[in-house]
Amino acid sequence: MQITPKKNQYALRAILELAKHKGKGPKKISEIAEAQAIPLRFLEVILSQLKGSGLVESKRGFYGGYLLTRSPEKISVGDILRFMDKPLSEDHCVACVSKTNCPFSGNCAFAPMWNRVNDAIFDIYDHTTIEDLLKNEKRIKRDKRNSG
Amino acid sequence: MQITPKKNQYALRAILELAKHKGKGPKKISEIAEAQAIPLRFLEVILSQLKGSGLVESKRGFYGGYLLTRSPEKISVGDILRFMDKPLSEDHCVACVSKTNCPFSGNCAFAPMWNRVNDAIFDIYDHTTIEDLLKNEKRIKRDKRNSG
DNA sequence: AATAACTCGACTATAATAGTCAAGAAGTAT
DNA sequence: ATACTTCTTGACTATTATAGTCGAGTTATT
Repeated sequence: MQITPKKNQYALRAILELAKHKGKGPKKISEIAEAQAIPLRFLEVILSQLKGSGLVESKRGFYGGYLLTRSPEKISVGDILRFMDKPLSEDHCVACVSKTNCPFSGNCAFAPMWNRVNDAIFDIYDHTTIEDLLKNEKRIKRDKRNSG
Repeated sequence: MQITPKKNQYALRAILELAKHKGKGPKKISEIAEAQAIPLRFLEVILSQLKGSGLVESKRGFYGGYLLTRSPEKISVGDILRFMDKPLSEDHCVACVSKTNCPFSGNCAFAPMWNRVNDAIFDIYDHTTIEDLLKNEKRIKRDKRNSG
């Protein structure tokens, strides 16, 4: 079972890539796509969607591309994933998505557990910043150099 | 986004239903299906699969049906969900399922987060027993009686 | 023997996700 | 100006995972 769809993972990776590039102006979709192994056309869709979150902005033309609007330590994984999952209607069961159709709506023995799970997941997402992920990456590279 | 597939939720509900029936002999698939709003034919598949876990056993014939093999406080949600997700190969990335295909295998900045999320989820699953869920259900019914 | 259950494996349907495409608009360079 | 490079938009298609179905068979009870 996948924890989160591929699209969301691509969104995270794209933003991580922009974070690496912070301060060097816009970064082209094509470069992000290559660096993070994301299908170009699909990434266009995703970044375009991400603009709606206000986390990124775009610039057209020759030196165009995408940029972050805030610094990496002010963007959490939760910010990104919450936005990506937005289109789903509010007021739905965490587990089964549908609230109206659920035959156990309002008296579901599982609801407290699903809610605790959901909270636990987002607690981690909300406390993980893009800056944290950048540090992970640096640490991994350092470890590689020192061992291999 | 669904936390766990519907099939898994049905498995949990089926076992919850068997737990309610504990001590009264086998319970028919058709009764479980009705009580928990699960499509009959699909439930047949699920229960048949669950036999492989050793958590339930079946009896055929007129007074046949399914029974639990242990008492509800000795069955955790984790036991059930871990079994249901079994067929997936070991040694795979928690987030993207594929290990071999992942271009970031071994140097993924996200891996620690995905692992923490996965651990957090299963920590909850492993500490929630069927008995706990039965108590939830009783509490809900009691609350309903007292208020409505 | 009749009937009510589970059993098994293959089959189909549906929906969600993943991914693609083409034509256009905006900015940069020469 | 104009050619070129980039993002923009929205509709389209493909693929896969999940959900669900079916029929013929076996076992046990009455």
